[in-house]
Amino acid sequence: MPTRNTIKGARTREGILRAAADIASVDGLDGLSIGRLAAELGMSKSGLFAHFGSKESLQLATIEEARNRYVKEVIEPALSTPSGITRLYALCEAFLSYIEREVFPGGCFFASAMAEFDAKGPSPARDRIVECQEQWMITLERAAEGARTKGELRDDRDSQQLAFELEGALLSANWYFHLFHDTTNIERARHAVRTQLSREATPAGLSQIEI
Amino acid sequence: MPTRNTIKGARTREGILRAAADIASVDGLDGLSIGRLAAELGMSKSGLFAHFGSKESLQLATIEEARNRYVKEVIEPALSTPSGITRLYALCEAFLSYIEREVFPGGCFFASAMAEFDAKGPSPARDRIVECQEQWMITLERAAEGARTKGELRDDRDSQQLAFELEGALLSANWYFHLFHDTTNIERARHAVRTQLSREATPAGLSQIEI
DNA sequence: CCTACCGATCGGTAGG
DNA sequence: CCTACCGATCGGTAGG
Repeated sequence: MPTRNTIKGARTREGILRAAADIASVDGLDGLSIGRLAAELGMSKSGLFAHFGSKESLQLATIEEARNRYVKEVIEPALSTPSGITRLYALCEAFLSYIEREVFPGGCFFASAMAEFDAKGPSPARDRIVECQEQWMITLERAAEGARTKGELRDDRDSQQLAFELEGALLSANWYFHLFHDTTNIERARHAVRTQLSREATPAGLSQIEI
Repeated sequence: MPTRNTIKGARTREGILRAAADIASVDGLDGLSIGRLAAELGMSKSGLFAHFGSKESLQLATIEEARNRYVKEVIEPALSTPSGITRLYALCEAFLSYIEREVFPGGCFFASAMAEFDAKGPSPARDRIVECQEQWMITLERAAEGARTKGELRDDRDSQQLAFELEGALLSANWYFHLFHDTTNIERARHAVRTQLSREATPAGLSQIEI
């Protein structure tokens, strides 16, 4: 039974995690310090700490908060479109829109986290980030595979290769948009996605994209 | 006049910076701590500190060390090839080889640094990283432009767009190679570079690549 | 290049 | 959720 106190506690926790995910997208999950996070929220360090019990557990909870935001802002809108090349295109567009709208102030949370933990030793946080990134790549690959089954993408190409190349453009848009403070890079990625998809599309697929 | 002591000092400094660049490629330039670096080299923290005077100056010197390594391992080998599509291809191949050979243990130093400082506020270190990354993109663009002038790349395409798309594949190779511990991602980038170049190449350009 | 420090901040704990 | 702590580590300094 949720009492008034547990409800209030859950709300506080949500607020903490929203701020934590925002900070981590800029300064990294290791750069996220409990003291600074508490100060930003106007609460005591140990009061905040009590919600999680360890920094590692705070990091893991922050990853889940970021994942929920990513699912809501990128995956769900795209998965509401019909499967096929339309959906593959929608996934790419949803990602670029999510970068443009600055859903996280530091750019894509998972791009930042991936880069940060890329070469580091194994840890629960790293494992979870690898899982999330793998799932996103699988989402792109499945969308490509769906388009191929529907005859909208040519049969002589590889879905994993296509997903890799699309993801390259999306990630570059994320990095260069923030590094150079220049939205041109998002347009370059849009252009890359469109030419890549139209090159691999069948005539049936092409008619789906160019409405 | 270099005395025995200044020579020895310079050598120590070089050793410090080599270790610093290696560590920073894994843990980031902010994750690089003076104490840990000193411990790794078996010297005192303040002895090491005396070489630089501040952490910021150590970070800037580390960036220059990394840049020298990058120029030696990626740029110079590629710029020794004849200008044109051959050189553009050589730049991409040199980058992928540099990732494969693990010139930095944490993957491309500048990819890591770019990701780390991407959304952070302005600082001398960030400025220098932006400059280096911009120079690399210009190197790719110039090579593409050179190939176009020589009639090896089609005239109806954009060199900046091509550089952006090639760089997307190269960066993805860097991230996914380390994140998933899987060399397949380097092969995917190789494949992407080759198909991209052959698609934009003229017949004259094509004969240069497929020797 | 060293020893011996400094104040600030880190993650985490005791006790309420 | 708080105050009041803990040992460890941070960047940096004094003095040699």
